[in-house]
Formats: sequence, structure tokens, C-alpha cells
Amino acid sequence: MTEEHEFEFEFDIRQDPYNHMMKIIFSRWKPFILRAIDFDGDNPTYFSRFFKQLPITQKVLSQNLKAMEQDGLISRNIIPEIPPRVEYKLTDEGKSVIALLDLVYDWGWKDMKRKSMPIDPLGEMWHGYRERDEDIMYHPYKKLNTKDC
Amino acid sequence: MTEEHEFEFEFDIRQDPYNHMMKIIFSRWKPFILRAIDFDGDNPTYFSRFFKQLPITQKVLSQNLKAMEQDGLISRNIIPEIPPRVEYKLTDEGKSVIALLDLVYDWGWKDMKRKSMPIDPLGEMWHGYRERDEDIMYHPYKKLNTKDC
DNA sequence: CAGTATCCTTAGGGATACTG
DNA sequence: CAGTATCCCTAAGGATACTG
Repeated sequence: MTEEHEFEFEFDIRQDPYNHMMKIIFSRWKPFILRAIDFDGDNPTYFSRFFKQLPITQKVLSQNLKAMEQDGLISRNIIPEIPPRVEYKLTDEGKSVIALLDLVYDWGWKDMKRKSMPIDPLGEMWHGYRERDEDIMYHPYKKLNTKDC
Repeated sequence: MTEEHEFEFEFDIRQDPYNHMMKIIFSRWKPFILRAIDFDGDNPTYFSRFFKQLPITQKVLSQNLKAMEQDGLISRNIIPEIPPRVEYKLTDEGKSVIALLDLVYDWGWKDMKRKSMPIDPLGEMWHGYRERDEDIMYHPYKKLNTKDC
């Protein structure tokens, strides 16, 4: 409706790559979800698997997975078992964004260190800033209590 | 208050570098603001300058600049003239994030191309994907109408 | 297991007007 | 010129319950 009175084009933030990236990648949970799938390597990730590492609700996870599938970052594959399982994997496109996420993480990690902010250890393990502790990485996130922050 | 009943630590998204980055860098306008200041090179950027390129309101710009100053990304310097002007520059820390933003832009640009999405020309000029047109870059964003999208 | 369905809260931003 | 001050709105997420 407002468009009807515009005869001129303007800078449209919606058509800018930064905006695009913030929508498809840099929303609250997506970097974590991508990292979680990547962490499983060639093994597929299942729906329930995410809850072992991320305090996310089913609804929000579902929403995010759906969006990321539509954006071509992940693939969804239903395994006909009883009960049925659903595999999530990174597409080639999804894999290609992991390296970028690493750089983003690194910049943020250094910035937080510089400012003496506490940094969560799970992300540090994923990113090689801390030795991997399988007991933490493969178990529910609440287990992190056994380690200091 | 909820903390009082927690005896255990959990994965805390607020202490993760991804979350940190999304707060201090990847919010709606910050990449654009950083790029705009960077574009002016050694010349400082003034408050009113931003409106020539970005359809942002004074309130939101002010909020963002304040946050970015506190986060150490930009510096604010008042010039005692009548009327007073205020210079904004990138700090060394702010400069160091520009290269990262370039990579983010590039990934997004390629993704949008792959998907045949229209891309705003102003950002393309800033990032070298289109020849610089001083007439566009130095004038109010509405002037973009004179060029095709 | 892998999700929906509802209801609710909140941060971030937009519109507009005003000020030192 | 360089901002505040108000008011409003919406998208994204959280809490909780339910389902094939």
C-alpha cells in the first residue's frame, strides 16, 4: 500500500546480503544447530540429539530446522522405522558455512577473552579451545555442572 | 530468582561467543553502520552522514552507536563548534571486524546469486561487486532510484 | 520418537514529535 | 547539528500441553 505511492527505488535492506545472512544464519539458535550437526560428522543427527546439548524447546528447534532446510543448509530424511526417526545432515552448502562460523566464533572468543567475560566450555570444545571431554559432549547439557565454568 | 533453586551449571547460551557476536555485531543495522564508517576511511563520519545511505531512524541509530561505543567498536568525539559536530571512527577493534564482515557479505552474496535473489547495489559498491558510483555513494539513498536494481 | 498446538513475553526496531 | 522522548508493533523465542 505504501509502495503504491513510491515512484522511486530506495536502498532496500531486505535485498542486502548482510540482512540475508542475519535471517538465514545469525539468528539465536542457528549457529549452534549447524555446529551440532557438523560435530556429528558423517553420522546423521536426530531430532532428540539436539536436546542433549542445547537448552532449546521442541517448537523452536522444529521451526529452525524447517527454515534451514528450506534455505538449503540442511537435509531431512525420514527413516521408516517404528517409531520413525528423522535424520538431519548438512548439505554441501551447509558445510560451506561452517568455516565462516568458525571465524565468527574465533573473533567473538577473542573479544570475550579481552573483556574477561566467562565463556561456556561446550562451545570451546566444539571449537578446539578446550580439550574434548566425551562425557560432556555426548551427554545432556546439564552434565556440564560437573565441570567448572 | 530462578537461579536460587539451581544447584547446577548448565550450558549458558549467554556465555557463548556466537551469542556474543550476534549481540554486538549481527543485529539489524550494525554491519551497515560499521561498513559506512569504514567506507569513509580516515575521514570521520558524522551523525547526519549515516542518513545519506541508510534508511534508519535517529533513535535507532543513536541506540546502536551508543552500544557499539560501549562494546569498543567505535569511538565518539565531540568537536566544539557551533553547532557542535560529533565524529565517529572505528577503533582498532572495530577495524579488525571489517574483514570478517567482508567474508560474511561474500558468503551471503554468493548464496543470493545462487538463488537468483535481487541484491541491493549500494552494498555491492561498498564491497566491490559493482563499480563505484560516487553520485550514488555520496548522496542520499533515495538517489538510488536513478539506477536499476 | 518427532514433532504440533496454544498462549504468552520481550527485545529491537519504526513513526513521529520535540530540544539544546 | 545531534540527538531525546513517546508510543506502537512485530518477529522470535519460551512454557506447557498434547499427538501420530
